[in-house]
Amino acid sequence: MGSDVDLTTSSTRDAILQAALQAFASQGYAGTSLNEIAEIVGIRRQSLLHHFPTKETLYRQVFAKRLSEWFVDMEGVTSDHEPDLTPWERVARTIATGFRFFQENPDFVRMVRREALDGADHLGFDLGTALRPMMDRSIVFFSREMDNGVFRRHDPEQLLLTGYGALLSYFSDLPFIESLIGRDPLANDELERRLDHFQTFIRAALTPTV
Amino acid sequence: MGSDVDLTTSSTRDAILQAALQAFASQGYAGTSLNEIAEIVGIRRQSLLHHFPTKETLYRQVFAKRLSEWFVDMEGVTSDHEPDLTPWERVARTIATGFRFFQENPDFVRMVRREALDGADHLGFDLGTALRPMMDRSIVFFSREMDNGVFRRHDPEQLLLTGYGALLSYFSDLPFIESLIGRDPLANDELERRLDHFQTFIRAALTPTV
DNA sequence: GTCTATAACCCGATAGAC
DNA sequence: GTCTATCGGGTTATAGAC
Repeated sequence: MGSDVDLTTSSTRDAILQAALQAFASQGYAGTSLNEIAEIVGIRRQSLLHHFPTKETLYRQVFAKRLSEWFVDMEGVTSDHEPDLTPWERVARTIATGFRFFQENPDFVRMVRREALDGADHLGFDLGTALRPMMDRSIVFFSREMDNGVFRRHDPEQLLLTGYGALLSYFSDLPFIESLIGRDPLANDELERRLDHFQTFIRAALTPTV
Repeated sequence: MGSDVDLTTSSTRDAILQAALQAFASQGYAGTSLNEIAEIVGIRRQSLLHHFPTKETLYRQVFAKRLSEWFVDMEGVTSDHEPDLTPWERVARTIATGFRFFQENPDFVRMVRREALDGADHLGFDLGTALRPMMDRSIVFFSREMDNGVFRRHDPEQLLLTGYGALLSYFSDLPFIESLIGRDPLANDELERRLDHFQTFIRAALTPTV
């Protein structure tokens, strides 16, 4: 806040970032050419390289932007600033927050999946290592509540892997799922059905037997 | 049984198929060059093109081979030739069969994931459409058992999407998961832990409340 | 069945004009 | 900030010798 922003220059930059996000998400790093991105933006490839010196630089900035947004989102709901929530409310809220972010950023989800699939080469850091603290905190949470008898006992780490896979796949495999169910997975009623099922399903597995 | 096999000629072909499987799985279609595959086999790229006229032809044959094996595996366990199994035994057996196949063919799983991610371009057919009959049969099965009160009621289609995502992700995202949990996901004890959790978890969610 | 040679194309990246 | 021109390297694919 303070100085003005040069809208002309920054809009070209943003246009590049947006076009790159879409291209990298749907075609991957190797499958995307700078020519293609430049053509979408309406400039030459050499002009694109003036804004981002290398393809890898562009890729990292595209990814880093959404990743930090996602972290902020998840930190907000994971932190303890609402101490009077029940354990299940915390889980449901975390699921919903992640779900909504994925819903609004399916291209980012596909990039995450590609990173997980490739083994993180193009990126400057290891995604798994970056997410590990979040994982560890969640394990502590589930272990405690299982000890308390609030949740049914499962292997907390495996539980998180299961949730991760089930949640991410719906958004990362959009074209596949669309042809599998014959409907648009991002339609509003379809999204509500998905979120509702997922929360109900997880809750059913976590509710202790009486 | 029957005629002999020309080991010399077929072994080169098989070596190409094997090298291609590994390369396509770990680097994707666009990220893999025929030069690279030829180098692994120990021949020139032009010699490779004598066996498979185009890159796409090679890719399709690599994929089709494992896909049909997988179909045979799943048909065997899905069909009704063991009518005295309980519904849960059928589910558990299906999960275990898919799990073991994925365990022994992680490269195929990664190719499946890439196909689901890309939207099936390089392949000659649509993967989702091909799997739909299997999906529909499973929906019928779950609907019936839920009606019978044997399983807790969930949306059968969503249930299958959840299972698909959770099961596939463990094997498709191997490098990511390895750095996330800090252990080898394909180690024997790790695999048993995963299968055991997954079956227990699904069963917990499917068991009706008393 | 494998090789050399070559065609035709696309890629990322750099240098320099305006 | 965008452009043209060019470099060096990669790709798939074809033709033909052995």
